[in-house]
Amino acid sequence: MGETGSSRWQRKKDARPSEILDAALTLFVEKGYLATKMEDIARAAGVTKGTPYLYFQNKEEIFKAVVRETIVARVHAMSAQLAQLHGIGSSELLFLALEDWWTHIGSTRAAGLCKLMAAEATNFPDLTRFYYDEAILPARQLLGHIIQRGMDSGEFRPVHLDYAIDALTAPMMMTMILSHSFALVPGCCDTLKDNPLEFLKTSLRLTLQGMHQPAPQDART
Amino acid sequence: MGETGSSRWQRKKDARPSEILDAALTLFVEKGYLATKMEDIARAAGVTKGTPYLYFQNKEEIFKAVVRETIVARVHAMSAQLAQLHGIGSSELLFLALEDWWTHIGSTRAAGLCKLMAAEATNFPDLTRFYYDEAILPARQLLGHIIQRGMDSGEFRPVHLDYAIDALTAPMMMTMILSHSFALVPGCCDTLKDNPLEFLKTSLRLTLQGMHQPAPQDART
DNA sequence: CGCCAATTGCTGAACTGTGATTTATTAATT
DNA sequence: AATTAATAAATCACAGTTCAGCAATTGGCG
Repeated sequence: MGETGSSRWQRKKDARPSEILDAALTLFVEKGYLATKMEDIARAAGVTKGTPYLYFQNKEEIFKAVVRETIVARVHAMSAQLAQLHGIGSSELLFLALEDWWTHIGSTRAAGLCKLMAAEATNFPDLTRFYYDEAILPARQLLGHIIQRGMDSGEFRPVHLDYAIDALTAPMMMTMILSHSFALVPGCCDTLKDNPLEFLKTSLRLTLQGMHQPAPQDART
Repeated sequence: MGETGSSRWQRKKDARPSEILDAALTLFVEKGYLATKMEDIARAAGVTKGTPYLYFQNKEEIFKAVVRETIVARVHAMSAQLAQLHGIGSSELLFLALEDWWTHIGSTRAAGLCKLMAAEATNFPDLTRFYYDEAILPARQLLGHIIQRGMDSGEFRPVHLDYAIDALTAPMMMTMILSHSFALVPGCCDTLKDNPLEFLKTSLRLTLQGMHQPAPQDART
């Protein structure tokens, strides 16, 4: 089962796809979509140029598969999980969602994919539409449900759903983007590098203050 | 002085550089650095492939020139301007800075350059270092001065300077990035599209609450 | 068990298109 | 007519994709 030093290569029909996707994920995150070369993916997966084309139609399909395996699958898992929790306040639920997101997306390579999409969205409308439909929309619906639940129960004051989602979402996007761009430059963006999760919790706490029932003087957000 | 329909082209030694830079700015913002082709820049400037090379060494130098003409020049202008204002509270000064920034950067094509840098920083370390030295650092120093001033006068409680700068800066970066990526996809990120400046002012107000002297129970930010 | 032939996963060279840069040539200007 | 801005063709390198051939595996047969 170990590596046979003798043979020049091995046949691994079953393992190849996931190996290729794993290599692709790492490279997409590191270099972006356009700058990632098919041959780099192949080499990182331990195969040669042609092999990825035996398992995927082209570069675009590889990217979609990567997004499905990471972001999309995770959003579905979170939806299923959070749907089961009853008897918990919506604020608490949002904190749980934040921590879950941080564990499975924010602090992982998947976050790099989100940054990639923000970076290259305008150049690849097809991919962007795919990502919007499969990742962004479900994620927003998940958050929307929680917020709606809080408004129905009287825990939250009435707010515009999309605005609230944006407000809750912005710090997360910010963190993902900075940690995969300037934060890689020494000496830049030290707050977020030090303890991103603390930063995110503080932001969430702040935003929730504005959403809770005993409304402050300023009604906006 | 107008367009002569007869001749196939005109000689415009003086006007070319700025025409080329203007075209380059638009294209860099629209497509990003890597995806912008030299020939696209040339055509958009009304010349052919070779012409830009008569005025600039290469693509990288064109990009640097664009950044200098927009971001760098504007940061210097803001520094000079704000240094002259006395007898104004530091909070007010920050609001003025925000509005000035919004007028001259946030709402202009220059914002697209900031998004571009966040998007492609890791692929072009030379450009990133340039941008960091010429744009980010001076901008952070500008903000740092204002905050320090507020702490010295007792208007702000003592805060970690870099943390405070990050906190003030994050919503601006967020706005620039979103408005040049997903916001271009119909139906996405409607908050920021509706009225970004209002969103930014609200964020600033919020952050300043945490910085003002009568400290709240939670000391973080 | 061990050898051989069919199967097929994989390779690597070839094809094709693209894009940054150079340069010989053309023509607007003086 | 001289100057030189600008063109347009050529160069060179790279990267997505294809494909003819090679070799690791497999399964049957002795």
